[in-house]
Amino acid sequence: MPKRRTLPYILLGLIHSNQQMTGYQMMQEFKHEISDFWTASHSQIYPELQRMADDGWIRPLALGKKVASKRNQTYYQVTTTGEQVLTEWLETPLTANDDELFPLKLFFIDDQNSKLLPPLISRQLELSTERRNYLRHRMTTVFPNQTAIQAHYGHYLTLSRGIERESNYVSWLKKLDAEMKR
Amino acid sequence: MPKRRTLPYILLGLIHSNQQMTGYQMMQEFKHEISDFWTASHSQIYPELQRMADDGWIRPLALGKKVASKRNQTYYQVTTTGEQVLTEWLETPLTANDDELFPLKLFFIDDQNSKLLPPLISRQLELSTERRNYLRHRMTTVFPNQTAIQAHYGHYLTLSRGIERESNYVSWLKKLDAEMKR
DNA sequence: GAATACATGTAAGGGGTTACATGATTCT
DNA sequence: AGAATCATGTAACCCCTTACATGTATTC
Repeated sequence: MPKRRTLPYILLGLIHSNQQMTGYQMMQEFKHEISDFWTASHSQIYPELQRMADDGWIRPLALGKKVASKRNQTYYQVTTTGEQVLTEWLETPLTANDDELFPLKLFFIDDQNSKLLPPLISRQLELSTERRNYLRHRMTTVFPNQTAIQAHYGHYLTLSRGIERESNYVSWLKKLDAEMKR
Repeated sequence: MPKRRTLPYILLGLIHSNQQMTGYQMMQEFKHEISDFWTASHSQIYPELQRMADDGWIRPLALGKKVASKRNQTYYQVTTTGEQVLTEWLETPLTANDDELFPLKLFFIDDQNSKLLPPLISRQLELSTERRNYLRHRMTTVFPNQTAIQAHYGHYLTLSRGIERESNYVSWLKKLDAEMKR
């Protein structure tokens, strides 16, 4: 479910990871790599870029003063203010309502040795573990016996799947968390 | 990402599974069981129920002609029209853009022997397999060597996680699909 | 020369959240 | 008696999608 004001941070992260980008290029990213966790159309991206430029997070480049190309494309670069804003966002700890931001934030940490990586992962591990435990608890209370399962079989399956999914997530995060500490 | 006109089907499914429900009770459901795949606030639910009643999908009940209780609560029941609409929705095959509806539809199939169950599961298995294969392909093209991984380590991790997640989903669906055919 | 992709901009409308509002019931 | 919960309704606002719109560059 889309959270408020997430798009500008994604655009910031994209530009930062690629040094400089046009709105069109960002639009392409949403079709490939980011599509798993977020989508955005060009009609959303262009106004947002304007706003971010007004706020001083990014700066439009003149493309070598428009000598080499007549294209009406605008490249953007992240300003120092923008870098601070991005880092602050990445540093903000995830909460239980927030945790769908995990893959998004992870996506924008390019350096394997970044100090942002270990806390991000261990926090998500905490949240996923909590969630898995909660789902397990729900299972015992909502479906205490075979009769309950037969009365709402589809519900039972979705809960089973939830536990399976979250367990798999916890395993993956644990492995990664251990690797980080090495 | 919220698709158009999904809430009314969820409400329809909820009322149908529980025979009769009030808006308040539906609101509670969104806090517990359904929260994994969908959320809705009361300010969204009540107007939607009005509209569904206008469309003849559901029917308000007078609560035994309001003798036993002075509570200003309204119970709703699914009409025959509503049942048809719900079944049609459940029967509509999932597409690649649609497939987040899978757990939702699954949730509302109460009967283990429902004819709706096998096609729903086998279709989702198809879609998840496609998705897993696509992600694997992306991995080989985007990260052909160790250098590429080091340049965008976070991106590499999200893609790894995507493959892991989807593989786990495929395994779960395969097992269930096999059980269905027994 | 025509079609497709590149590249950006804006307007209308839908769905959802937050906040404002009101009254009844139950619990302590 | 006061607080918390039950129970519903409505208005403002935000984000996003779909559609309308325009012009350039590349490809066949």
